[in-house]
Amino acid sequence: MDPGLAHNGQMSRGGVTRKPTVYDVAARAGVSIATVSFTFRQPARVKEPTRLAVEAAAKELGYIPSASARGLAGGRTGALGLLTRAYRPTDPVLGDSAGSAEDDPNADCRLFPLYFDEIGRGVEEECWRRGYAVMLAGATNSNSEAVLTDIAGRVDGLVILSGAVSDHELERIAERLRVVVVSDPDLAGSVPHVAVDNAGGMRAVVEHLVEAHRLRRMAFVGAVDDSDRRERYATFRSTLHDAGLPAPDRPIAITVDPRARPRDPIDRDALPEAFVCENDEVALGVMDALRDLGVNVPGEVAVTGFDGIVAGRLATPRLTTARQPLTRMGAEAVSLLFDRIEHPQEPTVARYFPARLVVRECCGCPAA
Amino acid sequence: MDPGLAHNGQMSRGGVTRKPTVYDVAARAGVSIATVSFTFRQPARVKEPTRLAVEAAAKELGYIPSASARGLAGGRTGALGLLTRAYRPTDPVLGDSAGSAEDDPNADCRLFPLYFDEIGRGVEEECWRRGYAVMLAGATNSNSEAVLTDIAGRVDGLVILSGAVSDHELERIAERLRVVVVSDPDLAGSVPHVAVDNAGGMRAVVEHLVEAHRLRRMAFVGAVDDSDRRERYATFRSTLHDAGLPAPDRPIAITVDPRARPRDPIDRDALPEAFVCENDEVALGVMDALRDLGVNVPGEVAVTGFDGIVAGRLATPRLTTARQPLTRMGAEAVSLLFDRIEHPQEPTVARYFPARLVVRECCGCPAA
DNA sequence: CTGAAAGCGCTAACAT
DNA sequence: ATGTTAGCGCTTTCAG
Repeated sequence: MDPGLAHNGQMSRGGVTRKPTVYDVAARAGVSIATVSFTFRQPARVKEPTRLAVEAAAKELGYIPSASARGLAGGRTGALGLLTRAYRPTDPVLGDSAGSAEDDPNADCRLFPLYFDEIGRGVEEECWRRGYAVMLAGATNSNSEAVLTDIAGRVDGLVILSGAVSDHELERIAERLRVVVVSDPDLAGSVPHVAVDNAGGMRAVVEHLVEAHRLRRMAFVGAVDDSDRRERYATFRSTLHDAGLPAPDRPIAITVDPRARPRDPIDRDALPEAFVCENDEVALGVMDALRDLGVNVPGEVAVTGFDGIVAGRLATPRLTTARQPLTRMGAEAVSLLFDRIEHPQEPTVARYFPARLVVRECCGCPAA
Repeated sequence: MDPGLAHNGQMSRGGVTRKPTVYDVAARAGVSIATVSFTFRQPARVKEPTRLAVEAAAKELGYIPSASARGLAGGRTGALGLLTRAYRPTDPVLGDSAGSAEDDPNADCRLFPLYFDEIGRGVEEECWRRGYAVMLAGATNSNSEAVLTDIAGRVDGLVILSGAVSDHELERIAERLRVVVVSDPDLAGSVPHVAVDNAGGMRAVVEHLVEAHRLRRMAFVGAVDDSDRRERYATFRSTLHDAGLPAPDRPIAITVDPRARPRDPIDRDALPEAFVCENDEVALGVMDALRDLGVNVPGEVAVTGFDGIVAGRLATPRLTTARQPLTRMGAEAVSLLFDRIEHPQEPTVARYFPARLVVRECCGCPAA
């Protein structure tokens, strides 16, 4: 056919510039579309002058290869996905209630960055290092299935942060797509994952409270509803037990608000010596509640967290916590994904990272 | 043909489960592939029982629509791109030298989140709200063109953060793809963008120094090499001039290291009364340098920044700065992009946001 | 309301 | 070393 109208009759027609394709580049360079493709994907297969001609033509035309076409033809997209839970509900029913955070530069730091933002950074860096693009999706409770399916169709592999989707959906998707989960040992054995040593971190926190501060009566604050939290709670109890100290029968319940405050009212007159919290967000909520009650931290009661998010460093007094190597964990998740892509038959793996005790003022230690 | 081997002879063959396609779903539901497509894209066009049958078949098969195929057929990808500069070079030649930051939880806060992380968050949230996926790409100096082309082929529109690519590359891509730039008024008029009111923010900072602290001799620290910085420097000078005060002939040069320290040596014996820095990162670098020299901030000299990143809030003393509404700016960039997608013929727009003075200890104000 | 069929732009055999 | 060609999985007229 007339090369000027090749394939879709664009460019030359009218004033409207349609996106140039391999056909246009091929026509312009006087070669076939295969040669154009080779020029970009396997330059070694093309003779120097031909390659230069194609590159020149592509440049002149402003040619941008279509990732959709490449993905379809090649069977892979060249992108990895990162599925997190959205910061706040985007459900139109719930609306956007936290819109004013921007007005208070300090308030913003409470919600961003959270631990999964730091994991995300590790994921991004490792993907870029390997020449992959990163596709981001954020799920809310109401749309997680649709979001999951959508992103699954866009990528060669998926890093899923714990809590973004239900275990059921997760297992379902894991059958169809290479997946690595960050921070949920619940599915250990069935889905590859990277996780933190919850037991080691929690033990370090409690032992610090016991040994450095001689604290004895401690309460655990948090929802014990997934394996990470269960592990932390269990270790909290066992560490206390090993030290010959009493452990409370049950944890103090919390709400699910990002700036969580304890749901069980705190009794001003029956305070423990320490509130050991499941994570930093909860700990910050507890500190708020205590401040409202006029309770001095760490004077009257110590507070500890878990994760090591930025907001804990920002709090007054600064939060003592067990820090996860979040960025490194994100990067490792990506590595695991690539291992799986290259060796699909290998058994499911898990990688654990240590949590490091970070001593700050909230436990009663002096300010640095 | 035999529907059992439809299209690519998968599923039924061997033990290997190939990805189910519309053909498989159609065969299973006893309908045509068009009906499968309609079921998901235009449910209203399909009779209830048919729709349910298709949905059931899809669920049983674990069908995941291929975004590549959809993109190719539909002419749009359903994803928006966000192009930033990578945190650290991923160039193999330069290597990865900052790898130990993870070991110091505080050091990490110096590099993350930076201002573009907060913009990114706004971009993500707005995209998700509109049902779009976000594609992330990070460019280094050495690979920006390849990264740009790659991501451009993957998305329907692109948010580009200032500094991620050269103006030349930017203009080139803007001809082929809907683009919105964040923070670079250099291309005002030719490319849609959102930016901050540099003049207003800088004036507020300098006037605070002049009026609240009676400071007179000030130095500006920063590389004056893009329009944002030029604006800030120009306003620094004009504000001083308007106040009848002397302005230095030239800014103090800095290095490009993320923890920038002034390249011009600071003269311990000829300090100005204030170092007004182009942004927070530079200001933190200056504070480090002053600490090394044994200079007290703000006792001997005041220091101010610009942007309002988290690390400035974390510094000791805490950094006085002009805060940009970064998250909101990111969201607005996405809105602009959608406006452009819906009304391609509209003229190029620009949106400016105010920068708010955030007074903290570095200027000499008492701690809150 | 549903089916048939024509591409979307590219890759990768297979030919030459 | 380069050209020809057959799909990749889906959307979307156009018929029926």
